[in-house]
Amino acid sequence: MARLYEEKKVVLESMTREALFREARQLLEEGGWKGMTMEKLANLAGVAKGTVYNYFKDKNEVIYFVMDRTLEPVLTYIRQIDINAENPEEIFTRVLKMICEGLYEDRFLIPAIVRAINEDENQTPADHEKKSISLWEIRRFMQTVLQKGTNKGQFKKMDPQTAEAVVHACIMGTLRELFVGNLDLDSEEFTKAIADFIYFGLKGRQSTGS
Amino acid sequence: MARLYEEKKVVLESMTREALFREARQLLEEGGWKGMTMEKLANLAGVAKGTVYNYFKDKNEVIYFVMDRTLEPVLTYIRQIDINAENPEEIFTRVLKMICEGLYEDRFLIPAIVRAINEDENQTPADHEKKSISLWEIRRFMQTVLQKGTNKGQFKKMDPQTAEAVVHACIMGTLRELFVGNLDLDSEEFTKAIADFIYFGLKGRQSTGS
Amino acid sequence: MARLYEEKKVVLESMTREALFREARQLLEEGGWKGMTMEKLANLAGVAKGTVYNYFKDKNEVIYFVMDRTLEPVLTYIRQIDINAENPEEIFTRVLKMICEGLYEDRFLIPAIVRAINEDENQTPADHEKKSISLWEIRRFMQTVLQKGTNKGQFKKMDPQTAEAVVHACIMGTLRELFVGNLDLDSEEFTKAIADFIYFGLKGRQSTGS
Amino acid sequence: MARLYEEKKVVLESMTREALFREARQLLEEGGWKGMTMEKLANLAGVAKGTVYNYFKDKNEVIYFVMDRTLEPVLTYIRQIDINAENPEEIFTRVLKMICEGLYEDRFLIPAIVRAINEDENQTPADHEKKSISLWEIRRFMQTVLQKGTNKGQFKKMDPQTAEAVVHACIMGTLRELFVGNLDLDSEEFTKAIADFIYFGLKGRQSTGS
DNA sequence: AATGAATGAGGGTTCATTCAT
DNA sequence: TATGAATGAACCCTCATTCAT
Repeated sequence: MARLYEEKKVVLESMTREALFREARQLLEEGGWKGMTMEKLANLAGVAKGTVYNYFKDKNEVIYFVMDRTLEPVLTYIRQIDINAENPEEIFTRVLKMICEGLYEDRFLIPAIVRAINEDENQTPADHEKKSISLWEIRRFMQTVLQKGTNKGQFKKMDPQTAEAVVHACIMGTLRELFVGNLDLDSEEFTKAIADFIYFGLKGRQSTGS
Repeated sequence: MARLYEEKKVVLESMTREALFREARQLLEEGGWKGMTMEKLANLAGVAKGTVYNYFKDKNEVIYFVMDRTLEPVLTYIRQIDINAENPEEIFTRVLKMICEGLYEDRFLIPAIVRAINEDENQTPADHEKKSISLWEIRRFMQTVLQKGTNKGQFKKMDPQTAEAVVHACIMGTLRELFVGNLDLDSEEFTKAIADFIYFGLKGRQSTGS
Repeated sequence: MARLYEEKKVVLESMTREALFREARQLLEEGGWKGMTMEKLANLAGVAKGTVYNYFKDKNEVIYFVMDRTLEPVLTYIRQIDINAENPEEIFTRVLKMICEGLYEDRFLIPAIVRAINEDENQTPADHEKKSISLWEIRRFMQTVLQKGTNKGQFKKMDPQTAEAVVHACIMGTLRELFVGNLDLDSEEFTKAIADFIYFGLKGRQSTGS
Repeated sequence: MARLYEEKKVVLESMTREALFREARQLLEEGGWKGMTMEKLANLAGVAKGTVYNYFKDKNEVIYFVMDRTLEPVLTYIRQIDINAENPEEIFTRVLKMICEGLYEDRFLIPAIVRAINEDENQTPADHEKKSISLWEIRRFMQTVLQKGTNKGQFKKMDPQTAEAVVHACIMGTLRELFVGNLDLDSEEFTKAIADFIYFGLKGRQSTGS
């Protein structure tokens, strides 16, 4: 009865949300935090300004939504990994590869998001964690993997938190270099360069391919 | 005749510029890009708002000035190095150490500056180069050193531009992790962690100390 | 047949209206005109926003409804008074007491309502009369009582309309002083102070108690 | 030298401030708090929106400024009274008359201001005191006068704070009745009605004229 | 060179009301 | 009658920049 109506409604809502996501992404890629104004977003998504606020509490929530959506595939991936059963180094390699490839696709988006998060006044990690669960779940996962790998002697002795932070810095920063045009690599080259560096640094032997 | 007047003028100007630098730095550290408004800057420096525009074309130029000033010691240092006479790896090690230690002192300033640069609409490296000469001179220097070291077989085979970008990403990103509080290292720990990672990555042997 | 349905409907409607009254009152007390938003009201009353508009033409009507409901006891009381049979002064005293005591209970509500009425664009009394019948019926009643009392020589010669207005001003204004915290009296003190003042002013002899 | 320039500047500033005051007053009279928008104010005063914010921190400050300006004559008047040398009752009578006459002129403004103050979130008297010094200085003055008069037996025994509050309520409330059109008195009638009531209430003997 | 009042585009956000279902 | 997503006008406020003096 009202069933069809309900279904339609859900579809419509989802369409609006999707449109908002799509356009927010686009605007963030193009102009970063300042480039995405709620007005532009509404216009591009074809809704009134007020409607945006029916979907997102405020501008920050838009950003966090875009980020979570973007990280979703990685999140889904790591969630199905049995961290105790598998080899930490192998997990690390696979996830790293996935992250690099995924983020490469979004290389114009990520720096904008990072910047946007920075502009948020609530600067403490705890606050971020509340708002962008995905990012922190992924990072904690990587820390755990590094920890386990270190315990098994697969990685050199290093505080896993520091290690993860440096790895994270490496990936995000290099992404940013691509973004601003200081570097020009394709997805494969990027992934390989990151892996090479992360495993062996400047001096260690070359990794044996992607 | 007007000699003394000229001298006075130079001194006064220099004092104003210095005051502006000092306060801009302070404001950037405290509140980032958004925290530094031209009004606050003028008030703290003890001049009128309009006067700031006699010293800097716009807000961006203030940022670039702060950055250049901050990087000045490193710049001075590398300028006196004879890149052809000395051992590339040794140079790299020394400069890396200096950079790490210097930036650690400014760890609250750097992210603000990076953000500020990002907000500039002219995103091409060419534009940056025009505006923040120091940063690019340093980076180009490091590239050259890496190139030379690679040629000598001191570093593994890797495109020096990519290598430098990754190294840069590593340093700046880890700095940012310190800034946002995800990481808590003192200057020495930071410098060592960076060096360890940059030279040998996650798997290579530990470096033999700071 | 449809009788039961009709009855049910009436009951349900009345329940909704009651819930809306209750929550509107609460919201007005807590946050005044601005504190009561149609959304909050709907949520608290457990209906959809649009439903509120089935019960009330607009926000103003909600306010008027709350006011009328609040004044209902006084209205009921005065309606059963035979203004021609009883002593005007005695009536006045009794009703004044009732009003003071009643309004004291609602001292956090009344200022909000007064403000709300003020914000209505239709400022003429005629309009108010249409919307809040209770208030004007009470005020007209008081005017008549004062008129009769004045005719009997119980009150000093004074235009009854003016007299009533001043009395009204006195009560409502003092209530407001309680509300904003400039004054701190309990119900009895308030009632007595008002009566004392209204009967004898600053100089006349003290009234002989509540 | 720059003297003339300075003078001109002062004049111009004062002209802008004056224009802002005039138009703010007008807008408040016409439409109350909500009727006065910063945009309308700027347009009417012939300046840019931002300029208003060079003169007033925010909308509230505009209101407080208008209020203080409006109360200035009364304030000036009471400040030159030697409260210890003169007869309290006479002082009270004179000041009351002045207040009534002054406020009568502003009868369209006062309710708007009162409302505006109410809408301010900082509801405590202490906060008001900080912001609208005039009002509270006047009210404290009246309290003191009432206190002294009561001590001398000129007024009946009553807590001076309560007494002042009731008097205040009476004046402001009756003003409001004029404002909304429930009452129609000229200045003299208003002043006399208030005095009559305040001194002798409904029952006491009539005062002997203005 | 120094001043600082004026500018005004632009931003984020709110919320009473409408209307298709 | 109930729903609640959509609306969009309105609002307050910020701040980099200009320019007459």
